[in-house]
Amino acid sequence: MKGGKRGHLSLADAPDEDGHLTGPVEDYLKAIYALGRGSVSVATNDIAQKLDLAPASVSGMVRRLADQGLLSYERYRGVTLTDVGRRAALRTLRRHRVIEAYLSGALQYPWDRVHDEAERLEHAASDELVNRMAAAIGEPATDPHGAPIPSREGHMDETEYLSLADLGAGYGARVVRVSDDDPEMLRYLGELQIIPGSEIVVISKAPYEGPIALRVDGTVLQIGPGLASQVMVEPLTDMEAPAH
Amino acid sequence: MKGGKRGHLSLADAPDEDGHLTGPVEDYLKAIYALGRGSVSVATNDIAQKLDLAPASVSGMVRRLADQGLLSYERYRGVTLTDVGRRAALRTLRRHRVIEAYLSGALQYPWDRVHDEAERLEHAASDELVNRMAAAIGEPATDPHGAPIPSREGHMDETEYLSLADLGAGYGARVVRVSDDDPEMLRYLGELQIIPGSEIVVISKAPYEGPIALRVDGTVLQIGPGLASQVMVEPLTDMEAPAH
DNA sequence: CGCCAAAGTTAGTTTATCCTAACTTATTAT
DNA sequence: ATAATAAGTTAGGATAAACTAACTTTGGCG
Repeated sequence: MKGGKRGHLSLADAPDEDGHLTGPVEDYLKAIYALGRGSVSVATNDIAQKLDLAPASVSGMVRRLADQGLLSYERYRGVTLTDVGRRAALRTLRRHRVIEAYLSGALQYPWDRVHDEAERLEHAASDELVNRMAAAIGEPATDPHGAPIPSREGHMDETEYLSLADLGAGYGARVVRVSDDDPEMLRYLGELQIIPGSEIVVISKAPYEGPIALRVDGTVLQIGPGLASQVMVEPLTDMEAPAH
Repeated sequence: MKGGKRGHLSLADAPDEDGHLTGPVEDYLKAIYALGRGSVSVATNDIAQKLDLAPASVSGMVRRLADQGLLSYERYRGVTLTDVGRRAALRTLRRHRVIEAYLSGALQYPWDRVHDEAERLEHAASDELVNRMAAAIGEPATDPHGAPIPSREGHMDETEYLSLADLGAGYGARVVRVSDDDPEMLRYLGELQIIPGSEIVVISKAPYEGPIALRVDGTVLQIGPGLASQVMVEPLTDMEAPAH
């Protein structure tokens, strides 16, 4: 009785008859989830861009995914995940992020290399393995880049954060999350100590998309607005703002 | 300059131009290696049986593998791995066995479930991951079933052992290795403490393929010759034979 | 309100892997 | 030595996922 009517289903509930989605299918679902936050309609061209595929390939695949009930699709109108598709996407996302957290926490992988490895392992690891990995590192709530890990039941914190580029001069904030798919950028952010948990104060922002001056860990440094927009932060109340 | 003329090549040297073999190709090479100990010629039907495929599928695949230089093939005459193919097979075997050992040693996987998980992960894990796993559990020489792990450089202990079925009554032996692909059998062997490292004495063997009486861990038990043939042992000299 | 660019789709191929059915080669037993 | 059987192959087809090239919708702008 897989994935019955409604109620308490776990992510392990199989989304197709034989309980297995192919790697490419999981990648499509993940991309669609990421682009549409799980509910908004998503343009096929955006999927193609995200997955680095020709748009025509996406048209073909989304038709098949719709036939399998993983998403709903109207020609020329974009695509929306069904409940089943969303659950499958979240399961893959959980696998991906647990694997990242495990590689980092248990095998000393540097944070700029966990993404690519997880991208392959997420399609091969069983739920049991993923759950054991999560247990072994204390059931973390986020991956090494600060992205929230969906629970076994398929819930995920969807809080939206401000980017560092949107923070006004003079404000303090704690880094919550950075985008995870550019290893070079991650190494650079790591050098600057701009990592989840760090406290940051925006000292000044030059006009016309100019450099942003920050204090991180007592050090003053400057970054461009492009990089700053990749860093999600939670503003600090004055009470807990770091001294300056 | 990948895998040049000869000399010190590591298993990481790519066997095809773009450095990646597909999952099915790795499975064929592993099967051919297992059936031919890496050098003997192997019958296509045996490959088909081992991989649970139709014989015709194997004919098609071995032709392609021969074109890629992974094996040499003469129609109706069976198949032999080339040096490149053997190295690729050993790399997959190393991945498989390191992963098994890691799952067992670091994540408390029961030994009857590591095989299936490793069967999928071996195609997705990078060399770096496999090497980190091996390091994390102290570079073990064997997997949880006692199978030797090829070194990073592609060397593997090929010692042949006696099976428990071939051991004469009255002899003592240490279990070296058991076959790894039947979870139910592994659970049973585990219950009986017939695991690598255990010391065993053959008390008696009933004639006509009858049951074999053993002392394991001070307990006397009987097993059939079919099961006994799946257990590889190293006879003990009398000096170190366990008391009886 | 009709036209054009952008977005999206269909048509037709390609590659990898598998299948079944029918055929060929090799081996073995009389 | 040959005929039956076992082993292995070719032929032809299916499916999944990708591509390029050519076509169709959509939606915004003058």
